[in-house]
Order: sequence, then C-alpha cells, then structure tokens
Amino acid sequence: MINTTENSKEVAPRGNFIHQLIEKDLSEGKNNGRILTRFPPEPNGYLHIGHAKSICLNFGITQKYGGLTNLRFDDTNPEKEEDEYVRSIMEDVRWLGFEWGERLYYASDFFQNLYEFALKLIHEGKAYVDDQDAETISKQKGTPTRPGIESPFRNRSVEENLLLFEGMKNGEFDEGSKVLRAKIDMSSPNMHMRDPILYRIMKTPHHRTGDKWVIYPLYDFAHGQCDYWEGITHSVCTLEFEVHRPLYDWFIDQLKENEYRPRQIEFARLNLTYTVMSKRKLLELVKDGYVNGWDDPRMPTISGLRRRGYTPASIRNFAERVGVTKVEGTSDVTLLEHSVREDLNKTVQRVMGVINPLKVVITNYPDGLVEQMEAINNPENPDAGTRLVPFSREIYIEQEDFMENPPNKFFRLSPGREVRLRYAYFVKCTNVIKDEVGNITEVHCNYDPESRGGNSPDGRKVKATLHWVSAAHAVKAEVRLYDRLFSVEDPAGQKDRDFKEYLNPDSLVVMPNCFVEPSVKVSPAFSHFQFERLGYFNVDPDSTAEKLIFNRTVSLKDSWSKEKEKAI
RNA sequence: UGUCCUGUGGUGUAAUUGGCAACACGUCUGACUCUGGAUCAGAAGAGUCCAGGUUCGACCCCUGGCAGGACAACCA
Repeated sequence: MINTTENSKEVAPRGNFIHQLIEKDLSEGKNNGRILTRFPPEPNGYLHIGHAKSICLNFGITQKYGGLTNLRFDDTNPEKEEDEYVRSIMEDVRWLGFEWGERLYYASDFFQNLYEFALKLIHEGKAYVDDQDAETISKQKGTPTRPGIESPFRNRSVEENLLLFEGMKNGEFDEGSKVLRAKIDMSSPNMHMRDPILYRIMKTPHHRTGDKWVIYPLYDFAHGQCDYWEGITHSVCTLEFEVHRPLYDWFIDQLKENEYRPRQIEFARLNLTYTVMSKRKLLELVKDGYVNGWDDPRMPTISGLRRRGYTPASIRNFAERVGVTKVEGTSDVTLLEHSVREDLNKTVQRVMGVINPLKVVITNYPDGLVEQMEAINNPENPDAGTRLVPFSREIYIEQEDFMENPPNKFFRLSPGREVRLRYAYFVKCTNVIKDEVGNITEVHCNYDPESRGGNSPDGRKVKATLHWVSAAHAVKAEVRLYDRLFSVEDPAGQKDRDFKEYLNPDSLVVMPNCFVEPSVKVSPAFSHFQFERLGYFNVDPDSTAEKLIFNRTVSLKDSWSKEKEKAI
C-alpha cells in the first residue's frame, strides 16, 4: 500500500488577515514589537453582538501576540452620550471576559490636547474658521463625482483665525455660526479631504466635562489623535471608515514626532439574519416600547443575550467562527444559536419540566405512595451525577404528548397505547376524562410495576418516552418562550419599508402555569437548565421566591413539528 | 459618470504567499433499543464573478470587463 499520509496536510490555522498583518509588522520590528489595540465605543447605547466581534478581535489580538488593549469611550458628541451607557459598556466587556485594567480612556480626556493641536494647525496655516452655515458648507463640498469650491473664509490670516477660534472656545458665538476646518483640498476625489470640519460649537453639557467646553471636536479630528496619544499601534475599525483613512493619516502626519504612528485597519462589521444591529434602531425599539429595555432577552445586545442565557464563552466562540474579513456578508443566526447549544450542552443540568400541563392519574398506583426515581444530571458528563425525582399517582405531562385520535406518525400517548415515563414506568392510557364542553381535563393510565426505571423485564418496547412531573411535588413556574424579534431575514435590508413592520408579534409567549421538578428549587447553583425535550432555559434575574421565571435560551430544533408537517 | 474597498459550495471562512480548493454551520443518510434536536459514522454540494495574459502549473501575479459595497452628517 502506498503511503499517502505524508501528503495529508496539517491545517495550520494562520489567523485572519489582521493577524497576518500584525505578524508582518512584528517580523519587521515595527514599533519595537509593541502592540496596543483599543476598543472605542461611543457611549450612546448598549453594546450588541456586533461589538462583541470587535471586542473579541481587539482583545484577542493582544492576547495572542502579547500586548494590551485600551478601553476608550469616544465621547465627542454630548447630545447622544450618557453615563448609563458607559456603565453598561464596562459591565458587558468584563462579562465577555476581557479586562482593560488601568487603561481606561475617554476622548474627552484629550479635549485640551486636541484644542492645542488645532491651534498648531491654525498657526501653520492648515486650519481656518469658517463663518458659513452647515447647508452652505455642505453645498460647497460638491459631490463624490464633482469637485467642491473653496470657502470665501478660507484665506483668513492666522491672527484672525486665532482670534475667532479663541472666541468660539469662549462661547462668544452661537451654535452653528462658526466651525473650524482643516485646509486641505476642496477638489480632492475623496470627499473627506475637502476641508473637513474639525470643531463645532455646541452648548450642550457633556456627560463628563459638563459645560467646560462649548466647542467639540468631530470624530475625524479626535479618533486618530487619541490613538496617537494613547500609543495605539493597530487601530481596528469597520469598513465604512476606509475612506476616512487618508484623513486619519493626514492628521497623524501633522502630529507625529518620530517613527511611531498608529495604523488604521478596517474589517467587515457583523450582520446577522433576522436581526437588526444599528444602535439607532435598537434605541427606537427600546424607546417606543417594542421591547422591555436594552436587556430584553429578544435584543441582540450583550445584556439581552446574557439575560437570555447566552454564555460569554458561546459568544466568544461565535466571534471566532464568523472570522474577520473585508467582505460585507451576513452570518446566519443559527450559527450563534449553535454556539450556545454547544456550550450549554456540555455543562448544563438536565431537568424535567412541563410547559403545557395535562394531568395524568395512574389509577393502579397506590394512593399516597411516593417513589424517588434516579435521574441523570448530564449524559455528557458522568461526573455530574444523578438526582432523585419524586414520582406519585398524579403527574403532569405535556399536552402535546397526548392525542385522543392520533394521526399515523404520532407515537406518543393515546388511548390504549403504552409509553415510557422517563426514569419511571411504562404507562398505558385507559381512559380520557372530559368536561361538559368536551375538553380533555385528565387522562387515566395503568402502570406496569415491573417496568420501574424504564424497562420492562419481558423486553417489550415502547415507541416514546415522555417527560413528566409529579403533581404533588412540582414547583410552579412561569416560562417565557422567545422567538426571533424579526420574521424577515434581514429587516435592515428591506429598505422599502419600515423595519418595525417585520417585528414578529409572537416573539414573546408567556406560559404562566408551568411545572418543574422540585430539584430545580434546591439547585440555586444552577442558573441554566436543559429541560428534557424542550430546550435550554435559564432563570430570569427577575425571579423571586414566590415566582420562578425561566427564559428559553434556545429551543431544540423542532423535529416533531417537522414530522407533523410530513404527516400532513 | 470620481475615489476607495470587495467578489471562493446554501451561509461564514481557509488555502503553507503560484502546486489541481480545506474547515465550520446548515442539509441528507445511517447508528445509538430509557427521549434525542445531543453523540458517533458517512454522503451530497464550489472548480474560486467573467474574458484574456504570464507560467510546466494561478483562487493567488498582470490587463480589460462585470457585479456588489462605502463616501456628498456641524454623527460615530
């Protein structure tokens, strides 16, 4: 036999294109081998799964290659920014498992530096005060295909510019009456180089600097410089900033004093099917009450996912799976869901629960007898051990596990049919009790005492195994079933209509009368459970001693409904 | 009629920098007889946007197209 195994190539994971880029920088000895990245959110909303990708990328780079990552709040627009968002962002980054330590920055920390830098540009004749209003300036900028024209104020003297900018800073002018602009090139093919605005006048108090400043730098004038002052080596941002890069570099050119310069690298933001990701839209959902806050379990926010029962590891794995490229694509939410299932499946406590209870009376079972049945905590992990589940004469099963007139493919309980109660006995349906209206109120069964544990000594088989809960011992709970918030693949892409038209009206279904086995109550250590046959659930933080609330993290894929569809 | 970016199975990514395309998810099939959506074992599915060129050989380099995206906020 010919040995072909030599050719079987070991797949050497080479990382994404940013990793390769960094390896190159490292091998060329750039920045003396130093690596410093940053995660720079604007505190104008809660972080979402898209930010998680960026967080994992930025912190992941420095974990892999050695280096540190700063957390920086890009707070140059006081109208949108709030302390609540700052707090939630810090909480979410930490929860994801990343730590910035002492390296916490705010763009507002650099307001003085930026002001002085602006002064320097004015002195060098590279910046000027423009008295025109926003509309006029915008018109003069031209279009992507047509060059702009120069402002009549473009050639003011340095002295006059200095005086006016000083006046702007001292609040002598109204909002919108003057701006500071860079003097670059009004006919540049790149719109961002057509004398971009550096400073505007805003008399809104800032969440950190209060009313100390009435002029605020714009993104382009702040971001790169903050990178520079913090010593960032690789400034990773999303694709839409690609065209800003020449401007980013232009400012750095004016600023740099030695070989060091930060470098902007762009990657594709995350898009998910059935999900809207823009902060503006998420804010709208919150403000207009379509969801119950930023941490509503249906929200794609990190806090929403956390409340929904997603684990930090599952989100990190997901970020790893979707990869990092410059191609704008849309990942499937099922990939995210798969990541949680994979994680939860290994660790989570199995438990029996009934969402839609149907009472079953085992008529030949001794009244008052309670047996403790041994149940496996996690079939994937034998170390998780077993627990005892009480069994008695009256139990609850899932309503959909019983059909009076079963179709062909239905193998669960129906009159005359025998099934297994998981970890307990074989039972056979003997009678159906109905109310005056004809609704089934309870089902009567006989059990086979020989089948304790779930096997009959005579070797006869049953086609189904049901989960159940002893009526006398069950703990009552409210279960919240969540479905996708949107019912259209990419609501953001449906530009013809308002995204809210694609909201799924059944995205939250509250089941108030559920029962779970008593072991749930005595296991406060576990926040996550897999309900046998029903999926993954976690205990909602709003639960109280009186009211136990479960959120469905992800459902198991519904093969039953598939069978139903086939049968029909 | 501009500038920049991008084009690999259904989806998301990879290909040792030129050596006849790999992985994950999904899908399908089978096994597991105390559930199985878990787990295990298999399978199908792209010839890399198109057309030329360089080369013994191209997803990779060159030329020309085509397609998609970003840019005209005193947002970030």
